[in-house]
Amino acid sequence: MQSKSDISRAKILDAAALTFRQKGYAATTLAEIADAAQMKAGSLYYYFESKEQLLEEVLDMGMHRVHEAVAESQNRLPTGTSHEIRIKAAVEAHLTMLLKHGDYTSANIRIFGQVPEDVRRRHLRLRNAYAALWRGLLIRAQKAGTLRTDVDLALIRMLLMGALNWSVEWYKPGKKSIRAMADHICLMLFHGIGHEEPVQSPEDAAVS
Amino acid sequence: MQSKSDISRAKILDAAALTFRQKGYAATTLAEIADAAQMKAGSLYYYFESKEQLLEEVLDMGMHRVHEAVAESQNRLPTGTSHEIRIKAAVEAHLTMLLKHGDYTSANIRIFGQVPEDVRRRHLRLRNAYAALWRGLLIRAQKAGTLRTDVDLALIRMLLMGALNWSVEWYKPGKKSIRAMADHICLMLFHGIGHEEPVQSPEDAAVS
DNA sequence: GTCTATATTCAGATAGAC
DNA sequence: GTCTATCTGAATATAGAC
Repeated sequence: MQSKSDISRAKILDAAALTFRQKGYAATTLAEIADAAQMKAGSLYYYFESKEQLLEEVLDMGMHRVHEAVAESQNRLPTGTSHEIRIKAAVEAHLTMLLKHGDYTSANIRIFGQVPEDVRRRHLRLRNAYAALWRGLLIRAQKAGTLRTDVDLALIRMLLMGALNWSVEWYKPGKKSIRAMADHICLMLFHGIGHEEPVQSPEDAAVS
Repeated sequence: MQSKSDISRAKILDAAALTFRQKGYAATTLAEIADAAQMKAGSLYYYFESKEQLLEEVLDMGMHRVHEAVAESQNRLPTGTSHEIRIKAAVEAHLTMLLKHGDYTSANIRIFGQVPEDVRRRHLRLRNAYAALWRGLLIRAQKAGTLRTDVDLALIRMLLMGALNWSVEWYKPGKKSIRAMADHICLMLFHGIGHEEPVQSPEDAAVS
């Protein structure tokens, strides 16, 4: 059961995430956030001590949500699921949070690089935890023989995150489904898009 | 021959690119830019009408430089060079401009998403021209049979740009050479990092 | 050309009415 | 809880000295 207070607080956070994502942190004014939340600027201080605290909460929620979504995508899969399927599920969960449900996550991705130093430092804990989730996913796949042993997994992880995260800069909903994007990314990741060698189909790989 | 005026102007632009890249556009003050250029804030107005005009010039130079570097990387290659080698050269040129010589280009990449609407609109011309360069590169490779015909090249291009551009967020010089990064990216792009099928070595592919 | 000084505008934050 | 009114500091931009 949500009190009026909880509802207003949530509306402010939603408005802040939306506006931060669109205009960046520094360029966003409290009046704009208040506008989007159908309030006046002064009223925000009933809920938040400062603009910076509002920022911190948006950042943390964005990272928390994508972390949870990806973890959940793994827990849904039966034990014994192939690593290729697991990674594809993680990719799809990350993209979905970023592009579909995710003003918080996309705000986090877009503005993190330009946030005050102390805020960034405090937020790193959550970022590192999320990175560890992916690191584990890739290492397990490599150990199981799904991934080549001669690749730098840390680099691959950063490249993959880049390919995914950059989509906030260009993705327009409706043009391409998120599922199709995830498929394409995993095709490239696992098999490459060069056509020299005949490529084993994903189905065959999954049951092998 | 550079007049004193030219030198000061260049110093201001350098300082602006550096500071915009580090802190973002809105969060950067003219006093900080002036500081980095060893001047006082008021003096900037001898050279630039406004902060926004300074921004536009930094953005344009950043895009111009990376465009030129990638075009040049292609012109250096003899006709008949394989498309795999061509694309790798383009990747390396893009990364080099972004990570090594490129406060202007990296500033462009980092802040473009959070720049005032009118500035963004005016800048799109240059962005589109650069995108066309890559589009051509990939389409020619596909037509020549170097790339699979069943992939969405527009999507691949965005994923690739994402993997490259995101490196401004994490790359620390000295840890990994840019050449090695380009190699790894092209390995993933062309052959994938799954290890089901034996992968043809890049050398073989180049002369085939 | 660059400085200092300052006008002006505006955003973050606070106080108190309702 | 939310508003209006206001304080305060800071940042863009200008003016004029040197």
